[in-house]
Amino acid sequence: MEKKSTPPPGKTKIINAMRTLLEDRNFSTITISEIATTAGVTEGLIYKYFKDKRQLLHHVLEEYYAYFLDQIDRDLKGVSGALNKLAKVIWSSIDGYATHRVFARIILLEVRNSDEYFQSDVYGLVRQFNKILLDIIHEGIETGEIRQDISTSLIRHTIFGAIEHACLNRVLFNEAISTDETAEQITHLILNGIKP
Amino acid sequence: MEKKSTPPPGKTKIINAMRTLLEDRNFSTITISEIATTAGVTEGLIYKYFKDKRQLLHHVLEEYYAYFLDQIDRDLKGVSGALNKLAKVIWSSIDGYATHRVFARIILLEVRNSDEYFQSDVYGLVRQFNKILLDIIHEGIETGEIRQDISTSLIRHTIFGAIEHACLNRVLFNEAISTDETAEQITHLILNGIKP
DNA sequence: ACATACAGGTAAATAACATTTACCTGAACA
DNA sequence: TGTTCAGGTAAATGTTATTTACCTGTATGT
Repeated sequence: MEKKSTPPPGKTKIINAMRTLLEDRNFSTITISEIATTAGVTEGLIYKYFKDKRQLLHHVLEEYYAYFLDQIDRDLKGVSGALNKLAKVIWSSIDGYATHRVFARIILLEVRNSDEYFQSDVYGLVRQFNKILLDIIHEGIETGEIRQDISTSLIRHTIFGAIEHACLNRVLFNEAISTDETAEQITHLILNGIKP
Repeated sequence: MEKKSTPPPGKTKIINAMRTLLEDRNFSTITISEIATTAGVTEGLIYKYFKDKRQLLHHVLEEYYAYFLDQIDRDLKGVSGALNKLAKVIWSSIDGYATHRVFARIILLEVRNSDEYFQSDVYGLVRQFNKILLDIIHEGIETGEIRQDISTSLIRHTIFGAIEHACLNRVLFNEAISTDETAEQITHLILNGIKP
């Protein structure tokens, strides 16, 4: 109950400003002064709530990611069988990126090039998601739904890689992609390979 | 013959300094002053040869990428059959990233978050590589080696995504990459899928 | 032989930021 | 009723990137 007492309006405005600016600009070109102006607060206030510009970015990502994880949990409810779960996770991920372009931008392009990210709270959430996928793969191997001769981490890399690369182009070049179709094709490729 | 006349020593030193610094630091934390000191030149000279810090980064990447493309061309010589070529491209890419960690760092983490990159000369080289892969996929579909019901660009995304994601973790966490094993498993997964 | 252009380079000034500091205000509360 | 403290401001200070003005040797055309 203690943590939930609504955050001060200034803080909320700052977070929203950052999100807005990230809609069409990349992190490194956004200045503190712009954030302050957009939020309608002074520059100093930003440093009341965030250690620096990067930590603000991480916070914005954290809000997205918490929501994303909730959706994943929800989407997996009632789904049984490792392959079915895999298909669902693929769909949910693509849907998450497709629905929230700023979220996709941040995680695919803006955070991984700094060391602080890997120490941050939000990276803890990312690890949670990794674990979800890894657990599904292990389950699949145990039930015999997934072959044993490919390393589990490589399977994970391939799944994430496919999803991220497909969504990346969409983020970069503003291409529209159909979540359903993309998810279906990636799932199909991962499950069956490209041989006829 | 005009372009090849050895570049001025200062320029070379600057490029090498940037490369050296990127070995264990990320782009945004490297300062112009550090680059100058490491290179043993003054800060001003950097701006004689490069428009700004980012363009220097792009230039470093360009040198790596030109070499990388040469290797790919060489590696593909004498290989026939779309699937064999695909396997070779996968192996060569992983080898390229594994052998040149700085190259991997730059292309996977440091350039894609800026608009200038996509206008740069080096991005032209990246497109060339994309085309090589796409051509192989098309060839495979024509010869019947590759199924037709998955979009070619999605196949490309999955291949690149798998390679990049697998190498990324190794770049980030300094893990050693077994090129042969990683390449073999990715190839296997892409060709046959994960079903037993 | 001589001005001169110019590549290669330096040093110091300036501009563009991020970050810190000192302070103000009103409401809760002991 | 005086005090504390969250929420906020305005201006100073650091840090870096970038620009500017200049220096020096050497090749080059006349």
